[in-house]
Amino acid sequence: MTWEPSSLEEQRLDKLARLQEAGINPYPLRVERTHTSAQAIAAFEAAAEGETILATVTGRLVSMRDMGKTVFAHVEDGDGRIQLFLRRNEIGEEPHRIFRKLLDLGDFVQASGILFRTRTGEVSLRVSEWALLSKAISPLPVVKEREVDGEKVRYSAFSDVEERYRQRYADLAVNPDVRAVFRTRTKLVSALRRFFDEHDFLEVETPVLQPLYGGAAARPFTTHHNQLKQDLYLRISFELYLKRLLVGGFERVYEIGRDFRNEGVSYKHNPEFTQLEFYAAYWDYDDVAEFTEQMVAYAAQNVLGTAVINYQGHEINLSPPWQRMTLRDSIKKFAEIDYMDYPNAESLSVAVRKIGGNAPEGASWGQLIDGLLGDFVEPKLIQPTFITQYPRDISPLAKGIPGDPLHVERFEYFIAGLEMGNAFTELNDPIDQRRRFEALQEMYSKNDDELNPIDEDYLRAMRYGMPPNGGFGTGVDRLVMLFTNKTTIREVLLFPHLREKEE
RNA sequence: GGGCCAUUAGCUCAGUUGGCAGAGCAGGUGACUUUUAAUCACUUGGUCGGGGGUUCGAGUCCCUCAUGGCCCA
Repeated sequence: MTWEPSSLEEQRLDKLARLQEAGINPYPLRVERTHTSAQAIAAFEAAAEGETILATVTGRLVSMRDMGKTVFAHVEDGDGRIQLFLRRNEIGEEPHRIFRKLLDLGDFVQASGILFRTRTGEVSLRVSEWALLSKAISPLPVVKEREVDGEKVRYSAFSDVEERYRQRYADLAVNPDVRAVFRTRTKLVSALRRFFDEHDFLEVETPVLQPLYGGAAARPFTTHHNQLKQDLYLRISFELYLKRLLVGGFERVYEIGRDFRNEGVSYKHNPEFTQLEFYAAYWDYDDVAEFTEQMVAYAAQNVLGTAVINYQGHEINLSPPWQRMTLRDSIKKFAEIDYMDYPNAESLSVAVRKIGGNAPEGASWGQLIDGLLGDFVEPKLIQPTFITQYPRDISPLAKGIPGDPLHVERFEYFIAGLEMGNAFTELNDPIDQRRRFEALQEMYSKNDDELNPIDEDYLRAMRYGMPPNGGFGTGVDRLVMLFTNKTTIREVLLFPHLREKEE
């Protein structure tokens, strides 16, 4: 993709040349700033009547109203906007002419002067000197809004979804609400960290490049180390490494980082996404559930100032305690079928098809039940809900329920009809763990897509003794969607993955 | 993977039965010394997503490819 200047860009290149002819460096090295826009306005508001306040502000030119001998313009910085007011007889003919004729929306400028209030009441900077900080060659999309009865009315916009994602820099530059989404995202992640830190968890970093992958049922990305002549995988979960750390003597660990899954892309899946996992020695899955509901409510309180959020028209109360229901009861309730009446995959798949559910060829008993959960239960779980006690055959890392050979101590939690996270009382019996891995290999042998290699090193770690523990994983992106009222993961990823476009 | 929809100026969008490609904003020129969607006058700007076909004639109909969106798997 090589750049061919458009006619608008040609005009700006011409202005660039004229600026240089006038002795102006369009990309200077040094900048002066005494106030951000918000600081300048606050300083003026706080000043005594008649007090003179000098300020130098910097930012991007976002509007210009040229009235001939007077020019009004707004500059936007990281804190907001402030209006500049330039009069020809105050700044001189040449600086006034150049500002009007050779600057464009999108340029970064520095402006100095005294603060005052215009006739319409807006705190503004009466510019005595200005400097160009960076000339913009390509025009940003123009966004104009006006407040009408407190509502923002848009007169033009940059709203094409594809272009917004492909040129996120432009999206961010012109759409302040998009910037707000990502501020919320960052606040959420810090709130989560704070919560873990306050509860004596140790934040750790484990390998992204792994010789074996595991901890989830997903296809990995493969890569290669040239010097070592070794194939490596990008991690699909953190689980097996974090639990090795419990063997090592850390009692509570967590990691927030990137997972990679080589699977379909959808409104809730991106090939790379941010995962949060934690493991706590001596906890079981009930302890984990209590901690989870506290964690989410804490994050909402800290980030949004309330635990009652509005998502797509639903009022959702994140305050503990959340509803708890076994998987079996939830399927009885929403799919009106008791899977315990169908003890094997053959009979269950017939029953699932009869009620219009999905029963792919070769699906195991547990996978069929998981399908029922996804099709019939998940969309109904608007208020936060723990679904507990999962089939053993799809939960190879969880401890069994005493006296129940078919289920394990596992929960998933759901909010707004979305699966948000997954947790278990973690299996710490190395003999049983080996059998589970082997059973899994058996089950997936027809369909090697999701075949997990047996991680012998993990089993060795477990043989040294792993404390009983509870573990948890959640998709941070989905929490961000919930907190920002967005329906697609792409709206909460700065640079979502898009297919390459030929140009 | 399948179905439906979309792709027209820098941005947001119209475009009738197949008959001269349009508007608003942005841009340019001019007027205007307190405007804020500034206003007023004039004005530039197009590979109608790419390729192929039907037709006297295609933005419009057909095929195909690309990208995106929604729904389904």
